[in-house]
Amino acid sequence: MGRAPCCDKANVKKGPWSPEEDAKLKAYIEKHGTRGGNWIALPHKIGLKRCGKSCRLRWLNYLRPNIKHGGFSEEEDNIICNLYLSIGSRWSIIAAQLPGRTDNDIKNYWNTKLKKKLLGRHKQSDINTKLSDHSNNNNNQFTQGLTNSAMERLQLHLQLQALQNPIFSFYNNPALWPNILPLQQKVTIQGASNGSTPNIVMESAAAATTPLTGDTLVDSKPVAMGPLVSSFRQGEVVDEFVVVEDGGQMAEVDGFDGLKDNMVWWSNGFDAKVGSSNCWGSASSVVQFNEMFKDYELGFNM
DNA sequence: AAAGCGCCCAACCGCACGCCA
DNA sequence: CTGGCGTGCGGTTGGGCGCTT
Repeated sequence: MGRAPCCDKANVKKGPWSPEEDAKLKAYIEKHGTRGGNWIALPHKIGLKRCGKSCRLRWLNYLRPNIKHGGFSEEEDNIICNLYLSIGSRWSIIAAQLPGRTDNDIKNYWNTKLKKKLLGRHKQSDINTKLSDHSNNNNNQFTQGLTNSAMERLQLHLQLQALQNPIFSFYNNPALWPNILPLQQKVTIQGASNGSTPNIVMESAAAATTPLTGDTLVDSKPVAMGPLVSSFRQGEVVDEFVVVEDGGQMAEVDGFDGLKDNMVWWSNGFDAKVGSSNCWGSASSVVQFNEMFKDYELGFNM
């Protein structure tokens, strides 16, 4: 026996919203607000033949103030790409870092444009072939058992790396492929347990050795790192991520400004400084690959 | 001109989670 | 503790539109 439907599907209107419906919904919410309300009951109150969930979606994605549509900037592209590679398709969290953007908008933008923009630079089949060949030739099972999502993100990492350093890239140099690091940034999630917007902090990896999953704070600096997490809860060390308490301070990196500062490697061409700070092929990163890929797989298969 | 095709994006669907009685 | 309910989220769908043939 399934769950009861949220509304009487036979008596609700579907499809595009009319201006009249928008006006009714907007007027009601502007007068009464959304806090403490009941989305399920709302359409009945204002005489709309719509599902409560549909009303909520319409408000959040189109009617609420300060919504931006289209025209994503280069900087927004960078943020979306980095966060997607770091935390995956957690669109609501990504949207929280982009004022005026909705998760739906970002999701659509990613699926229709941004992903193609990246993967389009090399033929996807070509990358698949190389990954597959490499895996077979080296008796290395790191690509086996990866989910499609994991493969996609792995491909995107290769793309990013190839863009950064086309000559020495892993993509162009299969001999280096076992040394792939999924992401050379630390990602910390702050806040959110009190209902506030979570604050994502990313730092370029600078540790001399690769921290291990589950490492904890040392001298108030988070050292755990890694791109993959299936879920996180405020106040926990989750997978490779450190999640600090509300009000926790990140040394010299605080919120969006820190995030932006560490985006340069994505948009700029390769140079020695960026190359080393992100260490796709640096000596310090060429350690513990097996562990990294175990984590990589684990994160996706959970 | 029109049929076919692919892309885009608004909206829907179903599941998971949290709250509360 | 448990079950019902509302909410939030991510994946998917399908209609509209523009481009190509």
